Amino acid sequence: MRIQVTTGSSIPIYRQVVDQIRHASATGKLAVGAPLPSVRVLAAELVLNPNTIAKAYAALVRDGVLESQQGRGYFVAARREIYTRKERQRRLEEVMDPFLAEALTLGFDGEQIGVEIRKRLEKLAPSTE
Amino acid sequence: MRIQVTTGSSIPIYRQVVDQIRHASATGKLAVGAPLPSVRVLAAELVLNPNTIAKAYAALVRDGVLESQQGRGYFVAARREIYTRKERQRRLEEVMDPFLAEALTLGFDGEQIGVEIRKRLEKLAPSTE
Amino acid sequence: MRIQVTTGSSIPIYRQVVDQIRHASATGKLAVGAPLPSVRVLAAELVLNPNTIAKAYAALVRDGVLESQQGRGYFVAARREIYTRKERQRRLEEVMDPFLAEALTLGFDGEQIGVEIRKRLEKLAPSTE
Amino acid sequence: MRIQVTTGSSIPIYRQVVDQIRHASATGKLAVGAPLPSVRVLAAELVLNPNTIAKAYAALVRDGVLESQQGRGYFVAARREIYTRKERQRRLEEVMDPFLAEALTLGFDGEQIGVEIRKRLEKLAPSTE
DNA sequence: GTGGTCTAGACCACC
DNA sequence: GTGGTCTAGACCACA
Repeated sequence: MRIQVTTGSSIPIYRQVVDQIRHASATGKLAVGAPLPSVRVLAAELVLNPNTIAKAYAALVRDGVLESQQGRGYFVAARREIYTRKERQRRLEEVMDPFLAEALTLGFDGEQIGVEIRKRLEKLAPSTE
Repeated sequence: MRIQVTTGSSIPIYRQVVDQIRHASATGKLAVGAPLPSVRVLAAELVLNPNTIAKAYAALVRDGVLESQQGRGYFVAARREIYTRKERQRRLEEVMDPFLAEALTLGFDGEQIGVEIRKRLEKLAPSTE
Repeated sequence: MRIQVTTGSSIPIYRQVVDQIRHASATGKLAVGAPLPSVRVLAAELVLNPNTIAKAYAALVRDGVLESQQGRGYFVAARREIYTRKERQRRLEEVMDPFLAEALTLGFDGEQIGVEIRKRLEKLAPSTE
Repeated sequence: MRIQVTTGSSIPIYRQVVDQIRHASATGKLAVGAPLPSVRVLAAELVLNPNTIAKAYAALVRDGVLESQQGRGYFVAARREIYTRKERQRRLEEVMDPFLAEALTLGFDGEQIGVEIRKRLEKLAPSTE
């Protein structure tokens, strides 16, 4: 998989990395057990500090998306239910509100937002949906 | 209009204020030309630092949502289309991707995300949708 | 509360901080909503790099023990069920195995380990147990 | 004795080997003077790098669990009390605190922790306890 | 070679 | 003042 970051964005670089890997994992682009580029390699490729990549990978480990194996590397973890229903709802709302505020400000209404989301998901995972 | 802020949230207070005013303006709850509470009054009402309100108002002025009239206060600006269609699309995707990455990782699918968004929007603006 | 770290230990410093705050929170020594020392203050107090404290606090936030409020500081979060039953079991076993291996090597048997744990818990939270 | 390692675990492979041999020695499953499989044989059996086994054996020799006899192999050493009562206690607490912090945060109380430990020990060594 | 921890120091956002 | 991100560079543990 190719990871791309834009340095000027308001979204922190490590979050961009996290989001892309999450996406690839959630949509099956990254299969369970698949190895990820090493911290140093990915850092060199994206011209970033290794610590930034390490932070992104660590965040993915704590959310159960990746597993680390000392001295071997990072791998895609088996998908499992980590959070309770309530906690999942809570976390969804936490990220939904800023998103909706921005979307509404841009002039999209509920209907259009739904359409855009469906389009985006199809584009990213044509085989899955 | 009533503005509400929750201090414990991950969303900065000034952003909460900005988002709610934007939303009210976008949905017509705040008519063009309507006056807003003064910085001091709103700060006192919400028990916040006046600087926080001032910052929110300044951000709204910068984005063309409000206008300030020296010595009189802040007013809802005439709604203008600031962004091109393409730019709006780009901005939407920029905030949509992190949101989708989180939602998918939490185990929600496109269908469920749509449902949750509709629920949330109804809760925020029951009369508008 | 007083936090103490020993620099020579095999347990990483940031983990020592995490463990002590977790403990204090779980046993009620740190009440819900209570503020924690700021990253810089605690770092200065313990003669550590602020990043190390920040890492510890960030770990506690992601596990729902603390909440951060931009520009204000860190606070003890309301206790809530974050993980599913299965995930809790999984995480418990993950930390239990190394502990048991060490305890058995030291010559303690199951009975004695139970006794020691009870003693330790009473010592740390006499009012709760 | 049969040694088993799981490569995906958070516990380093060499530690898994160390822990299992320690445990077998502590519980008498491995009698004093009993020979261990050679580094190469065990490495082949477990499909591991011989360095990993060598490291485990070296750690066990350093801790007095095994003895190496040049050209003959490794043997279970006579059990000696290496640590004073106080030192054992100190070492136990050092590993107990992180374990307890995690368990308490996960919502387990002293009673439940005891139960889980007993369950785990029975699973590991059903005949011994 | 891999990941994990820690330091020092910079710059930004928020209150 | 607070937290959040990023860089540069060091040292250690593991395979």
